[in-house]
Amino acid sequence: MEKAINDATYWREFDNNALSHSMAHYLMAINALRDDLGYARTTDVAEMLSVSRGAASMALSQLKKRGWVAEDPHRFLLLTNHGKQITNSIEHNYVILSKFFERVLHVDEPTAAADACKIEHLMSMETGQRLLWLMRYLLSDEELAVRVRERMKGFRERCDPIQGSVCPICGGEDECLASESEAGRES
Amino acid sequence: MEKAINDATYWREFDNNALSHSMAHYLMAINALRDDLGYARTTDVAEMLSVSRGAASMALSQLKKRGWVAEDPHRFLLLTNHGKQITNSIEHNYVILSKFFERVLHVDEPTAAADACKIEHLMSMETGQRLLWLMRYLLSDEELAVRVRERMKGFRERCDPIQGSVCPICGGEDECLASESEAGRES
DNA sequence: AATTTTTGTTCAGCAAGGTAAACAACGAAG
DNA sequence: CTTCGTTGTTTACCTTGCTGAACAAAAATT
Repeated sequence: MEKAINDATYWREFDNNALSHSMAHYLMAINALRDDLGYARTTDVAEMLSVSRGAASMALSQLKKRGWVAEDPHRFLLLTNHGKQITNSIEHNYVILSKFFERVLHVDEPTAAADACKIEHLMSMETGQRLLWLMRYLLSDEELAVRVRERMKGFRERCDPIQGSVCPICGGEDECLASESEAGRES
Repeated sequence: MEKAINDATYWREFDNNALSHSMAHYLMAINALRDDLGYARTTDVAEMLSVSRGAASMALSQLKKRGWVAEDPHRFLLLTNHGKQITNSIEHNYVILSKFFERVLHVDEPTAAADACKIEHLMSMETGQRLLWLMRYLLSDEELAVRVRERMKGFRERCDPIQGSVCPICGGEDECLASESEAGRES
C-alpha cells in the first residue's frame, strides 16, 4: 500500500540524510579549490562559501572526524577516497539535474541552477541514474528523440492538451493543468 | 556567465527557502486531517507527524504568526487562504515528482516517494510546471509518446549507448555512464 | 461534585549551523 | 629581534527544530 505524504518514515528522513546541504558544499569547495588553485585552506573554503573562518573551521573538523577530509603533508585540505566518492556523486547529481532542467525542460539557467543546487544532495543515486538515462535518450540524435523534441516545443508553447491524454496527477481529462494555475507562489 | 556550484547566492538559498521542510509538513498535516477527520487539533497533527505535542504547538504558533494557519470557531486548526495556496503548491510538486519518478523513470515506489518528499518544497513552481508538461506528454496516448516509451524500455534494460548520442554531462561519447558506476553510495 | 484523562502550552536541554570577537601561532618585513 | 598581517581555532551567542517534563485548563468519568 502507498504511504501517506506525511508518513513519519519518509518525512523525517530529510534531517537524517547522510550528508547535510552545507556539508556537501564544504566538500565540493575543497574539490573546486584543489582544481583551481592546486590547494585548499580553511580560509579559502570559507571565502568560497561566504561563511566565517570560524564556521568553516568547525565544519571541516566535523568532516575530518567523519573521515571524509584530511590534510596533506603541507597541511592543505584534502578529500579522502571516501570523501571524494561522496563529492563526486553529489556533483554528478547536480550536473544531471541542472542540465535536465535547462536542456530538456527549458527552464531558465538561474532557476535551473538554484533548483539543482537545493536538490543535488537529496536525490538518490537510483533516481539520478534513471534521470540521466532519460536525458541521454531525449537529447540523442535518434530520429524518434528528434521528433519528440520538435513535438514538445509546440506543446510547451501552446500548452495544448494532448489528444487522448489523461492527466497523470488527477486522472482527469485536462482540467488539472488549468486548475493548477490558481496555485500561486507565496511571498 | 554560468555561476559556480558553490556560488553563495545559490547554495545558501537552501536555508533561506520561504518554507522549511518541517513547516511544509505541518501545513500538509492540517490539510490531510481536515480531509480525513473533518477537523485538526494540535494533538492530531503531532501524532500524524510523530513529533511531541510541544513541538507541534510551537511550530503551529509560528505558522499562525505568519498568517498561514488560523483557528475556526470551535478552536480547530484551519488553513488560511494563503496557507491553503502554499500547501496546494507543495502537494502538487510532491505528486508531480513522485509520479514522474515512478511512471516515467520507473523508480521503485518507496524510493520515488522518499525522493519526492525531500524535494517537494524545494523545486520551483516553474520547474514543477514544466516537469508536468513533460510527464503529460510522455505518458499520453500520442503515437510518438507510445513509441518513445517502448524504445526507452529497451534502453533502460540494456542500458545501451544510443547511436550518435553525446553524453549531456561530460560531452563525451558514452564514457560517462560507465565511469559513473564507480561513484558508489556512502555509508 | 470530585476525580481522572486529554489537550495545549511552556520550559530546559540538545544538535546543527551560522556570526562576531578574542586569541594563538606562523611568516614576512622592517 | 620586533612588529605586523595572515591563518586557524576557540568562545559566547543566535536560530531552527526536536525531546521530555511540568503544568494549567478543559472534558469526560465516576
